[in-house]
Amino acid sequence: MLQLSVLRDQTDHVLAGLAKKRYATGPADVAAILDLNQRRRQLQTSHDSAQAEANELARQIGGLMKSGDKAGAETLKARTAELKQHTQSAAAELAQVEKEQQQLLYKLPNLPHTSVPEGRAAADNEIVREHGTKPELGSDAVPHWDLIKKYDIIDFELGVKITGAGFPVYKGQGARLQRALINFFLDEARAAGYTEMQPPILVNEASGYGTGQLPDKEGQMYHDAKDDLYLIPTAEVPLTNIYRDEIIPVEKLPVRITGHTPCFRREAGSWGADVRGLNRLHQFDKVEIVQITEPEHSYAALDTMVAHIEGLLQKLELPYRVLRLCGGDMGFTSALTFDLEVWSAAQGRWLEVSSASNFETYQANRLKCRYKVDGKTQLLHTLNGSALALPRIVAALLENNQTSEGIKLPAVLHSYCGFGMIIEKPVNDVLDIMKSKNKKDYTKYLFDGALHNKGQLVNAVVAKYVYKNPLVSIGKLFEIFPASIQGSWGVFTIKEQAESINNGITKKGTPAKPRYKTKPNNIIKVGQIEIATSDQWNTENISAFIEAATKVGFDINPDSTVETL
RNA sequence: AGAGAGGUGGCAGAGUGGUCGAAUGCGACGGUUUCGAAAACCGUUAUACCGGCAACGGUAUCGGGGGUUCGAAUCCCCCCUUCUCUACCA
Repeated sequence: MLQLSVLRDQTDHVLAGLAKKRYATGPADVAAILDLNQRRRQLQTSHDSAQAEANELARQIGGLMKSGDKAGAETLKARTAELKQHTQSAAAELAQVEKEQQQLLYKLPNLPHTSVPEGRAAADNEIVREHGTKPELGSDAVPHWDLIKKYDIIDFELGVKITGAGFPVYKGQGARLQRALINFFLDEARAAGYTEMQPPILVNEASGYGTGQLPDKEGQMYHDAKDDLYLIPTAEVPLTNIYRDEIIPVEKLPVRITGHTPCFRREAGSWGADVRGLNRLHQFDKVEIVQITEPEHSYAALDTMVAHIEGLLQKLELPYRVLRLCGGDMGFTSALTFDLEVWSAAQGRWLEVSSASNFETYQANRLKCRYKVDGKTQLLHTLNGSALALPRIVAALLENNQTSEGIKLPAVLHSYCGFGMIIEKPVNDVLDIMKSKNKKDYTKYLFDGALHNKGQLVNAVVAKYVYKNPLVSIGKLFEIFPASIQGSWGVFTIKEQAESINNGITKKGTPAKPRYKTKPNNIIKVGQIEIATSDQWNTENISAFIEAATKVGFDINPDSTVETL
């Protein structure tokens, strides 16, 4: 909300700013507000002086009552009644005028910063810089809405069943990628000095007004009428409202906070080709960074926020560009906004993944978020930025990194995900096969193909995903496989176990079935561990296993050497 | 969800119809004193709006809203919220 003092003292500046923002009814609205304001002040002056007189009379009446002069008191009461009538009508009119003034003030958008370019729409935005090279994809490259089906990681149909369109279900590696990104973003924000918060995702009406979603953009939020609460469209709302009605001690500035929340947007209408797949959703996840600073530091803070977001995109190895939004394309409450867009190679278009804005005092004025300087209370500046919104990041990661073997994730995510590549065969399927009685299926699956690639992949996947061992050495792989599975597979087993089986007794003490017996001479040493294998395994294909696992992004212990004993 | 008790200035805590924006204590800030500090003493110590160049004056605010009254922190009604017990639940 613009400050009345600014409207009064810098009317021309305000009108110019509103024009730049393409706010059509600026002159009329401002004139109306100033009129109302003048009327309001008259009314208050009149009301206050009447009230002052009434207060004084009340005091006198009190004195007269005490001294027992009832008649005197009654005389004064007559005047009091007149005054009361006057103050009441003045107060009623004052409330009405105030309300009208307030409604008009709420309608006015923030004024743009001087650096904001003129323009009407997205095409007029200024491209500040571009970073990274767009990947060259093969002719068989497909957009993410096909990839998520191929790898079975995000399911829109399931979401429709449970909720409705725009509420996808993230599955398996898809769900884990989401969780990994959230953790990565939060860790990076913390490292950059932001304190992590977990705010509510339902907010009350006052919070909606505080950050400017209400009263104008009511339709964009989901509303629970029963409790009069709104589902947040962004963490900006609860995070910034933490500081509503606060006078922040200057030594606590700047405030830097971050939080991950789901975000909900009704986004009525506008469904089409540009909003397929993950491009626009009703529910999505986002990590937000918020700063509250002294006015003189806010633009420097905005720069650090943009730099922080760029750092994330660089670590994710995504090509991006930074836009300075033009007056007509900016948000209602913003004074300066940088959008960050990521190149989504298969769609061949830029996707907005972040928006970082300085709201100057616009939100602070609504929030009554202030600090004291030289004994005077002053409005602070609020800023926020997405760091980052997940769905379009996921879309770009999927599209840009697609290969015939799977989707190669950037190195920074490997430890967060627990895997380096999204592959076609879901882990759970492998597990199901392993657990099933149908060992033929598994064996077939495992040893299909010339170099046993699929089976090798499966083993690596099982070790990495199922047993959650991030540093998988081939020796470790054998160590961490439960004996029951090893035995059932008839694939490999640790030497001593093989020996006990060959002696006719399993480790559990139950008699071993003869068909699982391993030839005692088929012992291979991997690293420090001696492994008894079945016939299918030898130094050659275990080495191939290591190679394959490495290829799909596992950190294989380089010390793993394979030798036959 | 039911029953009971609360919500007062930065904090603690008085105040149950009349100069109460609010005692007192603590904290914080300024000063006196001191070589310096401590102690002691003196003073200051909310927010918003209106009028005024300013000094200053006025109005409102004791969880929020409404009511009674010449006058409300104090009485009445509604709502929010905290605590205790019961019920239920992750």
